[in-house]
Amino acid sequence: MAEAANDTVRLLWGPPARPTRGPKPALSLERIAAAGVEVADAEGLAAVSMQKVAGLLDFTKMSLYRYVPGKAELVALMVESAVDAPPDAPEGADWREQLTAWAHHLAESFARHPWLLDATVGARVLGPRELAWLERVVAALDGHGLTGPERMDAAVLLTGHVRGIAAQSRAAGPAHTPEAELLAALGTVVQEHADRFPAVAAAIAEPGGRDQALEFGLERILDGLAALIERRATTV
Amino acid sequence: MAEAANDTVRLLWGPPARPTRGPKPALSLERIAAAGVEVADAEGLAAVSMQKVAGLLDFTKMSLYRYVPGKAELVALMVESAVDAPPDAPEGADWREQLTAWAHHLAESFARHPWLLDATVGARVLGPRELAWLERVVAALDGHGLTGPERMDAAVLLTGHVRGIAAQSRAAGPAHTPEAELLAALGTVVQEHADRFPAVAAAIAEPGGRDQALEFGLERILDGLAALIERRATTV
DNA sequence: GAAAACTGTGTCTCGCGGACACTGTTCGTT
DNA sequence: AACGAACAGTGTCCGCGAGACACAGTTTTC
Repeated sequence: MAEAANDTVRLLWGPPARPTRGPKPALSLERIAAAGVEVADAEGLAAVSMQKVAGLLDFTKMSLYRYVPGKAELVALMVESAVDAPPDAPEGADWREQLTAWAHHLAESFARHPWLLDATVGARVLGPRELAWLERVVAALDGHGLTGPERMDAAVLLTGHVRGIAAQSRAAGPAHTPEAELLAALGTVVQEHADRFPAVAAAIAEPGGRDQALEFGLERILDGLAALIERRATTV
Repeated sequence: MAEAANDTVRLLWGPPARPTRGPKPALSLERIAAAGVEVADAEGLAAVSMQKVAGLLDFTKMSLYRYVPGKAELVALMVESAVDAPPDAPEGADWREQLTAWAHHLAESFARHPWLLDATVGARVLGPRELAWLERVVAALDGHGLTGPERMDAAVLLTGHVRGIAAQSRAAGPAHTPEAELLAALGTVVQEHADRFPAVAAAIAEPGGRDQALEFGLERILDGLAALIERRATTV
């Protein structure tokens, strides 16, 4: 498993590894990753198999193993390929504006590639792109009196929120999708058992502009961070 | 798929469905779910297969299908079986104390059954236990000037944070586990590329009591909610 | 030119989820 | 008391998945 970690690190971070003797490789990591992304975008991460990805490139399954040690590494490459480079921090923006823009951009990435939610659960090696997103958050919070671990914790907090929102809006999805069915089924269940779950039933029944969830949580988090920053500034 | 949703709802919410004619069932949903949980606790969710669960009960794989329509439903039952009932709200506790206790209890559930993280991604039907956790949050925020959707958003925010923390602490895991290897590999990578990720490198290098991440994010969220509640109280 | 190194392929194994037909058991009906 | 319907558990089968391995063809280096 330590081997697997090293393999992944080499694939994501290593040099292109050029000089070789045999026949020229007909494929490339980029093309393979792109094909995987194509499958995942169209049919979800579960539909990504070596066979399907190879088929899309008009190769056999086993030829992919000349480029990629296994499926886990393929998925890691797909993630790096699908994640956009993080937006540059606007020059004059304060930390709060930077983090707001950051969160919205990240949410857009998840919306464009919903399978990223499934592909980024659990412990894994971060690629350069993913790490760049983390870097932006930590950098935005530099110099405001937070300790290093606190800045990292804040990044985890923000990432977790965007993920949660992405999961929720994927579930809500376009109407008539299987996912929307599930959500509807849940609504029915809650209403049928309103006596056992009065608070949820009441909250659901109450009308109100939806799709504010990202903004709502983000504002709460940023308010909380602002309070901490202010406290640190005055007590130092 | 709508069928599948209904099946799951019936399994999780439906009555025990007793009166029958043929031979007595030798198994029960409870025993099956417990066996699944046992496998998942020991070897992870990926190791849960019909074969293994059935073998643990000294039955054949196919006999499980008499009780459970498919693997997805088995996992849903496992989740409901593994999730504790949410703690009762202490009588005199204000919303902030309630939510703090709630978050810690939920984090303990994730720590006890790390595979819950994998089992609760994506759209799915919530069971009674899971819904009860949601109910506690929404109920704790009742009567503080928040709209229904806002209370739901707050619940999503808190849940997302606890999930994020659980994922992180699972990755940190006990030393010498494969997961810990990955984390170590990431640290190495960051140091090697410190020029491209200076903020992260600095934040990691800086010492500081770890394992405060849950508390840190929770305090920020609750501070943010408190600010909103206060604002609502004064402007009404 | 020959050998070494490499690419892509075909074949094989194993484990998985699930369909289906079958035997055996139990209960409601007559 | 006997019969048939409804149900429980089993064995066999299929398709699909990841991956191991041996092989044939191609390119480079000596």
